Formats: sequence, structure tokens, C-alpha cells
Amino acid sequence: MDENKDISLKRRILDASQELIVDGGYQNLSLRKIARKIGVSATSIYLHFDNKDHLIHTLMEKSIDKLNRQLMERAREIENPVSRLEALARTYIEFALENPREYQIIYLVSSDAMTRYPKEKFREARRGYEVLTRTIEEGVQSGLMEEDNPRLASYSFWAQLHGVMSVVLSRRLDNRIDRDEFIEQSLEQIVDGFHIRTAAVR
Amino acid sequence: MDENKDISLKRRILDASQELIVDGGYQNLSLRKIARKIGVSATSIYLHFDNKDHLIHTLMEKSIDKLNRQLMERAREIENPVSRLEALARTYIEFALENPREYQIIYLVSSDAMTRYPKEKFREARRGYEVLTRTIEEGVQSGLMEEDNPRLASYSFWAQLHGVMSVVLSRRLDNRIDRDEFIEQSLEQIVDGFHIRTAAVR
DNA sequence: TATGTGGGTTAACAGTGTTAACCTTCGGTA
DNA sequence: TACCGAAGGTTAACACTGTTAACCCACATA
Repeated sequence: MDENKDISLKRRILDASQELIVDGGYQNLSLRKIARKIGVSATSIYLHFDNKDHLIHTLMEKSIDKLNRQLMERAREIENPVSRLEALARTYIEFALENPREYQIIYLVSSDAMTRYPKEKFREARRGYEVLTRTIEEGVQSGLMEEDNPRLASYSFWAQLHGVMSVVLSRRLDNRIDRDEFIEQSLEQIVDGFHIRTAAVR
Repeated sequence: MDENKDISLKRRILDASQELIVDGGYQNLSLRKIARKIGVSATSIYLHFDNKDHLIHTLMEKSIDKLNRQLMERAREIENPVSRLEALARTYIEFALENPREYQIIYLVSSDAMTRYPKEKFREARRGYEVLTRTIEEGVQSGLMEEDNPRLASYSFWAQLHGVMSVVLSRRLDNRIDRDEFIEQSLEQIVDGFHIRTAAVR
């Protein structure tokens, strides 16, 4: 009883928001639409979230968690740091392609909205970076890579990857260019930018 | 006479919008604010633009033009394709740092808004890419670079660069990382991803 | 003199985020 | 048993948004 109603409104709000975004995009999200979808008044959302920003941030967090989980899972499967690096990149790419709207939430939300994103929450978000950083560190230790600032390198790696996927998802690509080829070539280029010692790994 | 008034409302609308965006961001732009700023009714904007999207697109175009002009100018100054490639990247970076809000307009506008951006307008926007593509083509011809699809390579190059700058501008960077160092390292990495033959150019 | 047209206006509509005030149902204590 | 307070919700309202319809006025042309 308590259960059925306490699929706590909060959860229902989040689920409804997620759905609205998945098939309508960030633009299409309004408090009243969310409320209507779950049969409740718009103002009740304020019982669980300070404001719309707060709701969005929670949504971001959820999507980031999802991505991070996939990354961590994949990372665990692969021993060799070099191949793990590439596998992580591919996981990232797949996530973006399979959940474009969620990816958009994580990244393409306008930077003005981002400024308001509370700093402490970034810590959680960073766990994905840490998987990558650790991979690079291992790569350096085992003499397979050559980077003197793994953390910086991993941020740079993500950023480049993000640029590629953001161009793909926002359909800015020249139509004479094949999407998959573009992704593949970019990935190769990004990986090549890394200072990997043994050429014959893969 | 005709002149003074025909600092055509259209121009005045664009200028006002630009200003509002420069010191307030995309979020802060509303038709009524624009109208108020130039002492005219909100609806008169519709005499010169189909709708807000159209206005935004025109703004995008202007900023893209500005960036492209800077790129083309810089390109003309440098002979060696390899150093020209790097110079173009630096010009791009400088533009983003010096005009963050304009850069945002060009790139960070939500991809939903982008979908509505008319395809034909992309042609103009591509001129920047073409400068880069030509540079790479020359690099290949003169045997300094090794790329079998210069156009694809140039899109990839831009995308990676964009990722880096978008991370910087949206303040997603870990605060243990120095911004300039990040940019520098990323640039180096991106350039290294290119198949440049002579190591001792620079 | 009439006419229509370019450049502008006001009023209104439907939708937005957000706040204030109110209501209802329930558990715990006097 | 009576009362109180709080949790969880509601309705009404405010100020704002993009957009449309209807109107208005000055001017050039037939």
C-alpha cells in the first residue's frame, strides 16, 4: 500500500521526466507536462525538488551514474591497459549512440545551466574519469604508455571523445562523410595521440 | 534620414541580441528584452525574422562568419602546412577563449534547436572546414602529412578541438587541472594524432 | 483623391517556472 | 477521546515567455 504510493512520487517524477526527455528532448520538458503525465499537480514537484534546475541535476546524476557503471564494468573485463583504454572509449561511444538524449542531458545542457550545478556533485561524476586515469597510470607503470600527467591526459582524452560524439549527435557532420567511418577514424586518431610505446599491441 | 532609421531595425535587433547574449548568455535572451533594449515593440521583431529560431540562426551565422574570417586570415599568413595546421587550431582556441558566449552560440546551442537549422546554411558554415581541409591536402601533397581522407580528417580535427574547448568553457574541468596546461596538452595530443612525417618541423 | 503597402502598434492566447495560501489525512501525545 | 502538528498534496495567482490577429498610420503611386 504504502509501497504502491511510495513508489515515491520523487521516483515517479524522475521516471516521467526521463521518458519525456528520451522521446522529446530537453526542450520538451516542462514541469506541467511531467505533472500531467503522472496525474499530479505541477506544484507537487516542488515538494521533492527545489526547482527545475535541481530536478535536471538529479537527472544528470542518474545518467552519469549509468554511463559510469557501464565504463567500470567494461574496465574490469580487460587487463591490458592499452586495450582497456580503447575499450573504454568504445563503451563511451556506444553509450552516446544508444542513449543520445541521455548523453545530451549529461553534456549538451547549456553551459549556463551547468554553472549552477553544485560543485560537490562533480565528485561523483568524476568516477568515470578515475577509471580512465587509473588505466593510464597502469599503462605508464607497465611501461606501455608515456604520460607524465595521467589525470590531465584522461580529461583530454574524454574531451576529445566528447567533441567527436557531440558533433555526431548534433548532426553537424558533412553529409559526404560517413558517420561510422568518422567515429572510427577519430577514435584511432585520439588513441594515436597517446604516447603508446609498443606499436603492435591491439 | 532614411539612413538613420535604416540602420535598419533588423541590424539593431541583431546588435541588441548580440549584446544581450554577450553579457547574459543564451538563456537570458528573450524577444521582449531585445525589443525593450531598442525601444520597440516585441512583435516588430517578426517583421524581420520568422521566429526566434530564425533570429538565433542569423546570430549563429554572424558568429560563424567572424570565426571563419579569422581562420582564413591566419591561414593566409603561413606557408608550411604543418605549422599552418597548428596556427589554425590556435586561432580557433583563441576565438573560443575571447568570445565564449559567441562560441556558445555557434556550438553549445542545444542540438534540438540545431535540428531546425536549415541545411543550406551549413554550406557557408563549412568554409572554415575547407581552409583546414585544404591545409591538410597540401600537407599530403607535399609529403609532410599522411591522410587518405583529408576532409574526414579535418572534421575529426575540429571535433576534437571543439570537445576540448567546450569542456573548458563549460567549466567541467577538474580544478586540480590548470586550464592552459590542459589546452596545451590537448592541442599537442590532437596534432600528434595526425600523421605528420617530419618530426622536426615546428 | 483614392488606394494599397511597408513598418509599426496593442491585445490576446497558451504555455512556462515559481510562490503563497489553503486543504486533508494521519500518528502521537495530553 | 480530543487536539495538534506535520507530510503530502491542492488551487490561484504572478510574472514571464513565444507567437498570432487585428488594427493603425504615413507615404508613394494610379
